[in-house]
Amino acid sequence: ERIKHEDVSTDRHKDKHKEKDHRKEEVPHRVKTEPDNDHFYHSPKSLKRQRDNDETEFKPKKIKLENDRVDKKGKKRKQDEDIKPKKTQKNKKGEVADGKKKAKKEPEEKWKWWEEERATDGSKWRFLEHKGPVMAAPYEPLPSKVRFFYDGKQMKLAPQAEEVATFFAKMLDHEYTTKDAFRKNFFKDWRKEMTSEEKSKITDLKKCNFNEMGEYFKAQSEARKAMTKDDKLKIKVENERLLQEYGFCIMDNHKERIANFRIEPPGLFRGRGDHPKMGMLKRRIRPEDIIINCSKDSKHPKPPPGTKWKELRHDNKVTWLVSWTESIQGSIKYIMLNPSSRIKGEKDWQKYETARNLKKCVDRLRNQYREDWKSKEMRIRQRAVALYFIDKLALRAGNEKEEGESADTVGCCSLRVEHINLYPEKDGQEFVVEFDFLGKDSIRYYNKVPVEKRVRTFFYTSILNKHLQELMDGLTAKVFRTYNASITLQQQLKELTTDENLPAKILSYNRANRAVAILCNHQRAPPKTFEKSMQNLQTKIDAKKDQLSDAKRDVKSAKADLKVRRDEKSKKAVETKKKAVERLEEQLMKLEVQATDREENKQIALGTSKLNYLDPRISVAWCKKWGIPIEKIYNKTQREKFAWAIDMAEDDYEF
DNA sequence: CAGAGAACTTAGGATTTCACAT
DNA sequence: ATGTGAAATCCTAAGTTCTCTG
Repeated sequence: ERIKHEDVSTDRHKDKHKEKDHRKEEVPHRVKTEPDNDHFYHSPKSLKRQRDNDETEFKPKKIKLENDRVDKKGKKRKQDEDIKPKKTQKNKKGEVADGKKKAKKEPEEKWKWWEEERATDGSKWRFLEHKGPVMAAPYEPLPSKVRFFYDGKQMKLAPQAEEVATFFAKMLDHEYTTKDAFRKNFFKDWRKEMTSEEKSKITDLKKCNFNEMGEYFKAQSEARKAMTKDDKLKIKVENERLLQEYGFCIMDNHKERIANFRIEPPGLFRGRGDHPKMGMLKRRIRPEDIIINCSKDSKHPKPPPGTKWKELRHDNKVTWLVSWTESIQGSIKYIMLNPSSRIKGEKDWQKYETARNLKKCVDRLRNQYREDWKSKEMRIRQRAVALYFIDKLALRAGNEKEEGESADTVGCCSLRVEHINLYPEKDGQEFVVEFDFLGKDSIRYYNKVPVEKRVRTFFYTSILNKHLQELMDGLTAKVFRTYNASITLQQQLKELTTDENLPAKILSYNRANRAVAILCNHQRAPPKTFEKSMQNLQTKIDAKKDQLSDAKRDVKSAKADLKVRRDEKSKKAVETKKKAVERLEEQLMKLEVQATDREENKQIALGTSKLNYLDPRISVAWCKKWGIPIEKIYNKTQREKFAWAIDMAEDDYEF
């Protein structure tokens, strides 16, 4: 049962926890009049994040900021300039027309698209040319020495069925292949690929022996690893050639990198979590399945000889170059541009500007939803509670999903009774809500959080988003995640960064990043090698400590020497030894910081928030402020993605 | 004007590459 | 040179939001 009507959950729950007097208390019962800022956000796991920057401080600050802006106007204020009125900007530049087929060969050193006007008519591009996708390599039948057995007897499979069998064989030592659903789905789809003869013989998966196939592929991958340098180089060169040929497109006079220019190869579907479709055959995509999107006046990509595209389209209202319909869910897959591209970058920039707009009105919204808790209309109350959790806990919206089509996961608006427990009192706190559910990618969300009211209800995302849109232009549920993530990073950096050495600062940054990852529940499986790598690090640390104490002893004896001899040489020796101690101390410190960082990061994934939720300008400003090379924070790919931010943010950037 | 389908962002794990120690 | 572990990159699934259509 879904929690969409207030009564259900609470009533049951109340019985369980036999409270009586709160019972009638149907609407918000504020624990505090003031929002409890100390733990306004409530991260899953234990990390606590203080908010120094609460409302009381916030308002004056805002005013000050306003003044700052005025003062700086004219000097430099690029960074505060927002993208916003996309609609109001006019193309005054008289842009060079599109049709220029031959855009410059080289992506003329670092194009600063963020300094250009943006289209105002909803079109995504004016000119688009590309070479189409790279098709998956055709199936190569197994050498005849590799046999398949059915019910103990060798059996030669026709290529169609054989190919699908190899998909299974390649996964033999994965636990997937032991799962019922996986086997059932696989077998069903496999049989569809069989000749009628094969179909009549092969009726039981348990009687299939794929071992020789499995061994063969293992041997192959061993062989690949053992290839000579030369052969490896050849492959590398070939990949590079493919990248050069297919990995770029020309969009509006600029050569841009394509994200995924290869068609997904066929294989067995591996969903995440308990996916009802695991094991199904993801079929091979043929040119006849593929829709190409490009400019009418561009050089159109050619389908492989003897084939045709499904369709050639010229739609500049969309950003994709290639699409096809995938065979598992029937959803559409796309080939699109790299994050470093203008088209992605602009959108990303805009996302953060929307989040900054939210910052301006978040107080109002928070007050409003607190008010709405008291509404006599159930829907309003539901909406307000949903929004409260989305804001406070950075939950995802939680759209409807069709049952049985995918793993059973939920978000804020699709939570069901079984996902929460309500405690009128727990550990000395009133109104504690315990969340325990599987979210996106079947990652568990577990959190216990004291709330300001008795909670009961949830809501539909479409209605919620409609409401949000009325509150602020461009506001949707996910903007809260972006906003809370970014503002948290900014606050945490302010709070944690100390004037210490570089490694300590980096640790502070990672800790701030970690606070966000915890808020957003970005988890990872601890690396398989985690324990070992911690041990290795510890060994290094111990070794370093030994070296250090040796070095210190050396200093002592050198000093003693100096006392006796009192000559220049001894003096020098003392200095040298002291230097050595310092060096070792620094190395030791680095190692220890590294160990701390790694330990704290055991099950936390920083990448997702860094890439998708944190306004990069905050990080850039922080680097500038503390004299930290940006390379310490962003690797090459990340620097490409965030080139706009790196170029425009100054050290005083305020999210 | 709701619901379905299309478009686009976000996500963790697998695979590959790289840097460094031996 | 080679092996090893960490970092980078790839892969594509799984979300959210937007848009179109009956």
